[in-house]
Amino acid sequence: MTINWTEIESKWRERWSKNKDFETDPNEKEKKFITVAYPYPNSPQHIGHGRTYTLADVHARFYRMRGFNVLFPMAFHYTGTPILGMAKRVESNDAEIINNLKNLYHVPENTIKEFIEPVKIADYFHEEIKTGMIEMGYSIDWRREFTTIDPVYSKFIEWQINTLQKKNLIIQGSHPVGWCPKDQNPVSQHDTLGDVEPDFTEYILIKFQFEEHVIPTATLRPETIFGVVNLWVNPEIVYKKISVDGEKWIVSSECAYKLEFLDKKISYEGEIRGSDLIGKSVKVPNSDKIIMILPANFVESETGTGMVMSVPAHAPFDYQALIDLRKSDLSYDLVSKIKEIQPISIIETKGFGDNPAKEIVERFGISNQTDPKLEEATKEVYGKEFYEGKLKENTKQFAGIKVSFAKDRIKDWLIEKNYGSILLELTNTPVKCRCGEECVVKVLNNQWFLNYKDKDWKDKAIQCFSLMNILPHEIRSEFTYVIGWLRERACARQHGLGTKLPWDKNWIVESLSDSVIYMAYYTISKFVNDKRLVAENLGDEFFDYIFLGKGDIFEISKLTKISHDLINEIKHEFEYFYPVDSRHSGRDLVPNHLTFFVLNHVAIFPENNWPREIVVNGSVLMNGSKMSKSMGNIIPLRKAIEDYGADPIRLAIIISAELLQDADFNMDSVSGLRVKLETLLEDCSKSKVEKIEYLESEDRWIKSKAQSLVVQITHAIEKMRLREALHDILYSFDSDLSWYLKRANSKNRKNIFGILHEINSIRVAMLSPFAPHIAEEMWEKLGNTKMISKSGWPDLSEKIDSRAILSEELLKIIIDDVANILKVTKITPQKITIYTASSFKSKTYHFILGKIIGGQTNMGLIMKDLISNPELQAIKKNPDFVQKTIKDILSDPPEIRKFKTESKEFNEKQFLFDELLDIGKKEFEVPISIYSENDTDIYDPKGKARNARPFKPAILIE
RNA sequence: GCGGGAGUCGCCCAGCCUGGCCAAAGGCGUAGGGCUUAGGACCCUAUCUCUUAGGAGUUCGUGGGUUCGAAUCCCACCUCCCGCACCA
Repeated sequence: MTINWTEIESKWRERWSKNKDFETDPNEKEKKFITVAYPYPNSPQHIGHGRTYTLADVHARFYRMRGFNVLFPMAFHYTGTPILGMAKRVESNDAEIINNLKNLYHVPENTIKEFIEPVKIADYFHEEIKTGMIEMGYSIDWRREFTTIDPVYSKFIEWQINTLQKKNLIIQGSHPVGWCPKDQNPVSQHDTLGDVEPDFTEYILIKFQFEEHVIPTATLRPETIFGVVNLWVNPEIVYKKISVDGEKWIVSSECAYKLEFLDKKISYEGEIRGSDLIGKSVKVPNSDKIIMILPANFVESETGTGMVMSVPAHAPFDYQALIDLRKSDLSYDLVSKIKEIQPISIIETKGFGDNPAKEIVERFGISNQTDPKLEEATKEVYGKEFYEGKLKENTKQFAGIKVSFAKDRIKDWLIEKNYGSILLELTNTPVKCRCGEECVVKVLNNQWFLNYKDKDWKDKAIQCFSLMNILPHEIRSEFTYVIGWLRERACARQHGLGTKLPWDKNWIVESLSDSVIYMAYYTISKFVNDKRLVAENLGDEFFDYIFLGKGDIFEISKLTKISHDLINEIKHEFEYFYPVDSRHSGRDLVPNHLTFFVLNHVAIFPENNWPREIVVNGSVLMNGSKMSKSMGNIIPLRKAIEDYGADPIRLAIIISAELLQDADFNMDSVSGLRVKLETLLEDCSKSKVEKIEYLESEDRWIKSKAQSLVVQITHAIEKMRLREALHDILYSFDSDLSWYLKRANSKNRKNIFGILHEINSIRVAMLSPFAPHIAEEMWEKLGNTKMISKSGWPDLSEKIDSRAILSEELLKIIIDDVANILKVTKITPQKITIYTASSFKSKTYHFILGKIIGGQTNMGLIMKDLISNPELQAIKKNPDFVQKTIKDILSDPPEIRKFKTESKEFNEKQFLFDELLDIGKKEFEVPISIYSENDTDIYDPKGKARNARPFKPAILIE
């Protein structure tokens, strides 16, 4: 059967929308508030974006069916810089972005022209994404939609920021950023050519005194100041004499330029050639030691200060350069002085002697300072010394400290004594701004921060996490860790869309700070959208009253010119839906958004409104590899829906991986699932309501099986183990049904449609949150008039018929065993005889079962107990039976053991007599006879009967 | 380095939390059969080794340990992946 997916899906979407099925208002029912991180509309959504939303939608639909009043809203995050960057690129007619917009995103050309205005970009993709969400069948209450630049939202953010400010959680300070000197703007990944993130590192400058000048050398290893024996300059470089905050320094011109951005006062006062410095002496800080300046060509003017201190005991470059110099053509006088220079060893490391640099240079077979292997040698020495090394006695107050700890202490000491300073430098140079200018590191000294390092704040967040449900639980420790290392975080920036800082209009609230408590805003956006609430007159008092219950309603009504009734209605809306019951997001947001979400909630809201749950999912791979523009493997969601239908895509996304795992998406599985759904739809069309008078064994069995699946699937969804749940719905039902049909067919039954209808109804109901459109269609085919998405979840309380489960298991075992014997022996059967165990064995079996359930599994002890029971002691003649029975029982799952205890009176022979003959005949096409092993008329030519055990009859095949 | 995750029968990937339905689900691939004019799709069967009686042996990164019993719990080690900030 081929079906028209587009038609079916739009049919049901229209009905949902017409009936306003997902528009949720407060009522008398228990609520669930489920939210997902809203999208940033700078591109159409692809399959990868669909994952988080689909998971959340299934979650929402599940709880709706279970009788909760579920609010599942959506909004759009306009705030942020990437869109700004895009607009700039469109304006400058950047070929790459125009091409992407046109050919990858299929934006009409006239629209692209408008994209020089950032809001137009956001507006366009906003609609695009929203349409995709509707097409995916997400059960969203669209009445609450908003964007983060809406005027009322800005008022809300001002309230948030003011509230944090009042609690002294916002501080001002200096902060380094990547910076474009031409645009006078911070740069991030979106602002650079090639989309590189500016990456910088902190060098420690150590100040050596040279006449009236300071020569600063840059290092990552400040501890080596105790082992310095000379300085290196590059004789080719012309150095600058500059004044830095009143001090006279000599540095390379590149360094001087970098210093200009580091919050220092710089003026230029002259030049000096590197060659002129050679042979000159400088004084080592905190010491009377005088050392020489020597030439080395590995010194680069663009790195650090263009001056390097030499620590030949621990730095392979320095060691090698000294060796090279001894053989050089410098003056005899100088060379002889150089020969006197001895490395000073300051770090003790297991596996290294007194001069690690020498050892490693020799081991690597390095012959001069231009050898590229020196890089690797340096890395190895540094790595080992940093993590395993300890400082020696000659490091004075730092002696005995591990290098990894000493580094920061020495840095602080150097700066405090003015022996040192800090230089920030890009490590992945050159980083070019989109305007073409080369970027630098700039220290901003009036930046606003959220003070996430505040101990009390952290403690509160930790407490909130401990009360929260975190799914999957593996991710919990990651949150704990993030809270641990979190420090101040910049919460404002100088350009982009967004809300201005209330007290400093030069700054805009940063996009990771204006998106942390907006879930509360969903409870009022409804009133904004129906025009009952406007930005005018809204101030902090209003939000204080609605969200925190602070203030006086008369006062607020007067200030805002809003009626008491409306204020109370809005307040009730918030109080009904808050707190957030479940927050869904991708795992990339764990170290930032999700953690900030908790931090901001605990800072602003009282404990009863703290979030209850976080659900984190992994990303989506396309055919095993990451989706990326350059790979060309991005599939736009709407295109995929058009080609395959929304439901198959939803299922493929869910079934391809457990929550936290990266989901490997491929179109083959989509088509496979589509066929599966089509088959199921066909089955539903065939089954009909039919009353059945008498339930046969297999009827009771399939009903019990279905019932236990309902329980299993429900629990799986509660834990968001959707893959597992979906798998059971699609496949476990199938294997049970195929056994059922086999049984029914062997009896030539014609009255199974009622049972099939019942089973399919349960199955379709549980499928509905996953594949909502086709499930409605199936539900209709099953003869229902109400919609499944509004109907109930299958009943969990129904009983499981343990006897039916056991007896069908017995049948399966016998058929398996016979097939097994036939396979091994390769005989063609003429006649099959089955022998069930004696009642004596059955009694013994239940005795042993009781022992095992009581925890006794030791064969010897069980045997002893058996022998001490006069009724059962005869079993000692058959220890083999006891042994095998113990093994049988141990290999049963606990549930089956329980069932077996419950059905002591189960008459195997009678059951097999009633049920095995038909199906056995059908399977093996020979007559089957059944005896109990102590029947007097037994036919047992090969003496097989004595091997019979309960639930494991003996078999004779001839 | 710090923190997290993972290593399973040709491949992908379940199972591990809660030890015993586990020689280990499902998908792909492969082989045989059915259907079909053919291809595709679909359906059935097989797919660690041995086995003329339902069994046995060896497997879940490596090496130990706990237990009557370990893919599952504990310890150590090896390998791979991800995050480490002002960016949504």
